[in-house]
This record gives sequence, structure tokens and C-alpha cells, in this order.
Amino acid sequence: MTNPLTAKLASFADFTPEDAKALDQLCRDTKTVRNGRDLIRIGDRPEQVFLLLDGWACRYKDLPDGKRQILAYLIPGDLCDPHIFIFEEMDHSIRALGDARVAAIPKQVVLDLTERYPALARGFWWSALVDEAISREWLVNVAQRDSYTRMAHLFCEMWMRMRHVGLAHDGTFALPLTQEQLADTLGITPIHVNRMLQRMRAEGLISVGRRRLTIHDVDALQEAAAFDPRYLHLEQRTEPRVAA
Amino acid sequence: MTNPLTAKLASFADFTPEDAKALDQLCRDTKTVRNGRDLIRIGDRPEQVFLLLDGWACRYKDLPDGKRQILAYLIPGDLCDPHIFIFEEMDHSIRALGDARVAAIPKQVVLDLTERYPALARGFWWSALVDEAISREWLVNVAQRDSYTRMAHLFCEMWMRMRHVGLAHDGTFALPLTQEQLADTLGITPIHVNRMLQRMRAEGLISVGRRRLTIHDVDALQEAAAFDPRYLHLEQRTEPRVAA
DNA sequence: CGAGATGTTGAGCTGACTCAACGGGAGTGG
DNA sequence: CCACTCCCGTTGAGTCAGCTCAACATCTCG
Repeated sequence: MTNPLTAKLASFADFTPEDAKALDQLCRDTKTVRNGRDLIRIGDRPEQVFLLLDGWACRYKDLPDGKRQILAYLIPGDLCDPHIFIFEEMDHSIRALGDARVAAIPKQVVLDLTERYPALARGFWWSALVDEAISREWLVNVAQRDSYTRMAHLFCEMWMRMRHVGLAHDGTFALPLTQEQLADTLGITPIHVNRMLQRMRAEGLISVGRRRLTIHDVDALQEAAAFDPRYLHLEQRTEPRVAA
Repeated sequence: MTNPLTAKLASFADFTPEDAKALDQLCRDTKTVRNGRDLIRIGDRPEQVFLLLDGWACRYKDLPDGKRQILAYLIPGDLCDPHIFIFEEMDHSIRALGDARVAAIPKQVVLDLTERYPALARGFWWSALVDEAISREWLVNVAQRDSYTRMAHLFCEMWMRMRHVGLAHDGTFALPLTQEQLADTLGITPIHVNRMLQRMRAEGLISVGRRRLTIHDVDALQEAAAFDPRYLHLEQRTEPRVAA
């Protein structure tokens, strides 16, 4: 499984070895994006689709008054800008969190591929719908839950997503975020993030450090967050695979 | 323009009279949904796509503790459940706000149509991406703006969307919502909604009553909300039309 | 025409914010 | 390799937007 995109989509639909090969070949044109650099800025009209291969990125918007909202996290296997096939311009920006590696895939290559491999097209569609479902759940999270539960919920989600692409073992996975970025995600202040993190640590639920998060008791955290993973639509199959 | 879907999509792509006719014919199987009735419930696996023809509906989720979050408003021309082509089950519910009229379109009919009319397929895709963009902006709204600005922003958005499908003239349009529903949308209490509404009224910005909203000074309200309509991606053309 | 749903008002409470200061660690340049 | 610096995390204290609880008014619709 060289390609995280294959890993992600394989859990949704069977791919022939040929499909998988087509996916792998997308990743020839690779580039590294340094921590904090914008991959895409609001108003851009990118000519390629960027596929995140390694590291994290986020979608975000800046507000006129200097506030910032992080709209989504992108992890390996995620497409950064599937919007370019339809929209004139990007309506938000995308930034690398930690150093990241992306593949730049020309628009036309994706169009050709989806035409040739219908399973792939469905896979992309599924991926877009999952992103949308996550966005809806974030809205619920920010609008309805208190800051502690909110953060717990986010951690559960990221754990599941990372596990789904094979990047979480036990409760531990990379979480290359500052407390300020967590704050901009959850709609609270960095100071409050700090206090809630300490509370979770004190309760023995998590450990944080060196850009990694360890959840000591996943069930307990899910309980605390009233986390119901159905919105991630991952249940369709547990083991990623490529058809023999 | 008998069909609000045509009205919506026509502003995005040119349709031949034939395309438009195909769209109109979708609406043969029509049904009325009474105020407060669920069109679709979480967990359902609908076999038809529902197109809202008249009235409003909302997407929403209930939480275990009895809270509720409204995720989106659907207005005439919107598709309720494009997810069914990919997902096993609905991950949220959809409810009529006021009495509404919908067309039930069999899955297969939509698939056939999009295959035959590529402009239509692109139109649906565009519509899905706009819904996603709106969802992102709601996240920004709830996470970053205070309750007054938040409500002002929502009103600006709904005014633009209603105008886009020809249902707002001047600043007046149907807004079939209770204060409680506004509260569940904005993530504040009904009591606080009431107070913010009064403030807007006192400032001469709006009038509300009989399920209608009038914005007396659209520019002023947009200013107050720091409303930037670009996320709605409606700018592509101002006048809906069907190619001659 | 009656009753439950919706809207309005007041008063006190609290989760999260602001402001301010300090400590520690990671990267950088000399 | 060390010193410096800047970013990041931590802590404390006072404040406030929005909440809760409670009561009452009004509307809508069956």
C-alpha cells in the first residue's frame, strides 16, 4: 500500500490491481510543502489537484477582524481542492501543518482517470461526501457542545480518521497542531484549550507532546464526547484491501 | 420558469430548451409535506431523490441530551438527499418548515438524466459544492461571530439565496422559522434570539412577522454581518435564463 | 373557543474571554 | 556549540456574553 489514497478508497470500493496502479501513478509529480506554507490561497484558480501524501494540512478562512477559522483537517490520502472542477475560484485557503508532501495532479488527468475507472469516480464522490458529513458534524460540535466535550470529540474523530488510513496504532497518532490552531478549530481561545487539555491529562484520558497525541482509553473518551462515528461512513468495511 | 430547480441551475450553466424540459418532467410525482413532518429520518435509505418545489425544509441532527442542531436550510430548487447515490444511510434528518411541496424522483431517473445531459450533471455537482461551501461558512459563523452578527449573517445569506431563485423582492422574503429554530441554527438560546431580533428591529434594520422577514437596508445589514457573498458562488451570472 | 406552542421580559449565574506575566523549548545564526 | 530569540505553553485574576430559571402574554390552529 504505497499510496494513502488507495488505502482510503480501498475501504470503500474494490479496486482491481489495474485501478490501484492507476492511482499510484498519480504520484509521480511530488513536492514538499514546509510547515505553515499555504498550498492554496483563497481566490486562487489552481490548475492541478493536490493530493496529500504525507503530513497534515488544513482548510481555513481568515476574517476581516483578524480571527481565523480552521474548517477541516486534511490527512494523507485527502484531496485538497476537488472544487476546481466546478468553481471559478477557491473560497478558502489551505495550509501545511508541519512539513507535508503532496502530489500535484493535472486536472485533465483526474478527469480521464475517473472516466476510465468508474470505481475511482465513485471513490472520489464518496470522499467528497464524507468531507461534507464531517463539516456538518463540526458544526454540531461547535454549536452545541461545551469546549471540553468539543475537544474530546475532535480527538475521537481524528483518531478514527488516522486509523482508517493506517496511521494510528493503539491510541497514538501524529497531531501536528499548536494549541492556537486547536483554538481556531474549536472556536475557543488558546488559553482555554490549554486548560481543557490539562484537565484531560489530569483525568488520565490523554497524553500530548512532541506533536503526538495518545488516547489512553478510547472508549472513555468516546463516552465523554458522546462520539458516534457513523457520520464518518467508514463502517462499510473494516480492512482496506485491493482485490486479488 | 415553472421549475425552481431550473431557475437555480440556469444561473450556473446554459440549458437547451430540451434540458429544461427534462428538468420539468422530473416533477410529475409531487407530494405535500405538512409543517414539522420529517421528509427523511436519520438512518433511512430512501429510494428517491426529493426535490423541494415549494416551501422550506431543514437538515438537522438531534443529540443524545435533547439538543438539536439545524445544519442547513433547503429552499425551492434544492435537492434533499443527493447522498443516497453513495451512502448506505442518511446521517441526518430532513424536516419541513411550514407546509412544503416536493417531487420524488427515482434514483435511476436522476442517473439516466445526468448521463444524457452533462450540463445537468455539472449543475448538480455545482449545487452540491455550494451546499458544502455554505456549511463551511456556517461553521465560521457559529465558531467566530457573536450572536448578533451571526444572525445578521444568516439573514443576509437567506436573502441572497431566496433572491437567486426569484423568491425575494426588495428585502422581503418568506422565513418560516420559529425563534426556537433560529436558536437551533445559530447555537444560541431562543431567549437570546428574541433579544437580538428586538435589537435589530429597534435599530430599524429589519421587520419580522407572519413568517416573513423584511430587511430594510440590505447594505447596512451586510456591513453589520461582515457578509461576503463570494462563498455562495452565485456571481457567475446575475440573471437566470434558459438558452433561446 | 380552548390549549398548546410561540414570543416576551426580568434577574441572577457561569463558561469562556481578556489582559497580563512568565517559563521552556526549538530553531537559528554567529 | 553556544547564545539568543521567538514561538509556544502555562498560570492567575477579573469581566462579560450568553445561559438558566421563571413568569406571563399572545398567537395559531385544531
